[in-house]
Amino acid sequence: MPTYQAPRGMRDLLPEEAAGFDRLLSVTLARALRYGYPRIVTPVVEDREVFLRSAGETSDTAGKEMFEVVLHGQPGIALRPEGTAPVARAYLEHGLHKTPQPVRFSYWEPMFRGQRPQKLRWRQFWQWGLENFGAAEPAADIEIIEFTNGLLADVGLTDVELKVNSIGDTTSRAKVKAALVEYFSKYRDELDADCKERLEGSVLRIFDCKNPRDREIAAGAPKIRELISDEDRAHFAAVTDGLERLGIRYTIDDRKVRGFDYYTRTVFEFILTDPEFTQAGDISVAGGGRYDGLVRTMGGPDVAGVGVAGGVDVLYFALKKQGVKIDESVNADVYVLSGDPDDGADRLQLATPLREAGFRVAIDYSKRSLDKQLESAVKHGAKVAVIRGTEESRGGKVIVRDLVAKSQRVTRLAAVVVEVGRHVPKRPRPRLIDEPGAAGETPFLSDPRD
RNA sequence: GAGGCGUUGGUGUAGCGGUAACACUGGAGAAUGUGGAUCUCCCUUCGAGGGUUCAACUCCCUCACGCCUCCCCA
Repeated sequence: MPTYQAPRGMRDLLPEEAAGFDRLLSVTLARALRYGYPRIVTPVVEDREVFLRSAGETSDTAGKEMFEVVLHGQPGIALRPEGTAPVARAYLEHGLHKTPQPVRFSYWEPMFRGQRPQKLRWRQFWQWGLENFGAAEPAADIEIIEFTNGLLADVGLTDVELKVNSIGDTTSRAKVKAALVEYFSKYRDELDADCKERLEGSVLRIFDCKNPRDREIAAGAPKIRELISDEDRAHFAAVTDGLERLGIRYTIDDRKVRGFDYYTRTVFEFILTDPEFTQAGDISVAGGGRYDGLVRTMGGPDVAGVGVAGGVDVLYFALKKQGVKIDESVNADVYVLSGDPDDGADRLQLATPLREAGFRVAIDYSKRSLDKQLESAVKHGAKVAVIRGTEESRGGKVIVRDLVAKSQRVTRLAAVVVEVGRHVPKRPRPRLIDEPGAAGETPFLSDPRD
């Protein structure tokens, strides 16, 4: 047993899992781009005030779980616990509120929390997210939700349901909170200690209390949607209408609130429905909402905003649980072997054109018997062995052996790429720039009628 | 952050106050010199450190890590 362990709440993504994450990353960010949400990358740490300020009244609790960093004895910065505040900070810092609105971003980053770990709750975890600044229209809310719905469907997550609610704009929320404080104050002595505290801070979150008596009390509370303004209700109606138009199934959850004060109006969550996940309360795989007051809270102008964030680890786990197949193949498809124990450089030379052609090629560096090398190639998951240094492979020839079909063929060196290509796929080869003439770059044909 | 339960080779497990067992996996070698078969052997001192004891993996303490309930959940 190694003496060193990963820090508490953190873990390694071994190659297969990392490959799975990469798949999800590609799918997510490509979709984001299709929706017009380019990726933004912000630092892994921020001034802690960025998070405390955006957190609003719940800052004491948010601060408690913050993963703070001390550099050269100086505190003041924290590993980011979420993605929205840093993106808002970047939006302001770069004056993007002065550029054409709305401004849209996507992100995919590790996040950190100083909480005690539990299953699916690590101190370092990954989140993808979308942020949209400058659009107050309900269509932006709908787009964000539709994106998420489409993404989850795209990756194959079916055991999930969408819950939406509206908690009113900044003005309405003062009334909402006042009404709720008034209601819950009547039961002050019956609420358990934890929930009593919420009376002072974020009243809305009393709806999240687990204590049975608290839930009874909460059930009798005034409905949030009856307390918000007509404008709020109209906005929410537009959102739900839009969801219906798009054929997105949802349920309205009157008690759905979010943990953060900066949310306004629309809030939503995509919740896992598999019984395994619902035992200890809802586990959401993505959630978000509107945060019209956030940018101003952070010292900027009054800019509307709406966004979503999703837990990658939760999504990955849920997909596995559901039996969704993710291509996590990391093995070399081709293995280069040799019967000549001292031809290391020749093996490399043989591998190079195959690698350039796009095959995944690994080399057996050893002097072991061909027998052992073949066995090793199979154990490494290779589908094809390219063998040199044997009787048959003299005079510029090699053997290309299909390890699955257990058949082989002696090939000229010049034809080895073609022969290997008959058995294993070439992998897409990323480039710094797309090939010219690719679809989308072809100019419109001129039309004489124009 | 609170309470609880755990931590035995790569994985999953057994075990007991006297110096560790099983399955699979893995490594080396043998023999075939184009393969996952067979044979032999190997990889563990039981999370880390300390204590009690003639003697601890087995008892106690501390720490680390994991899981559960709670808190929290951006």
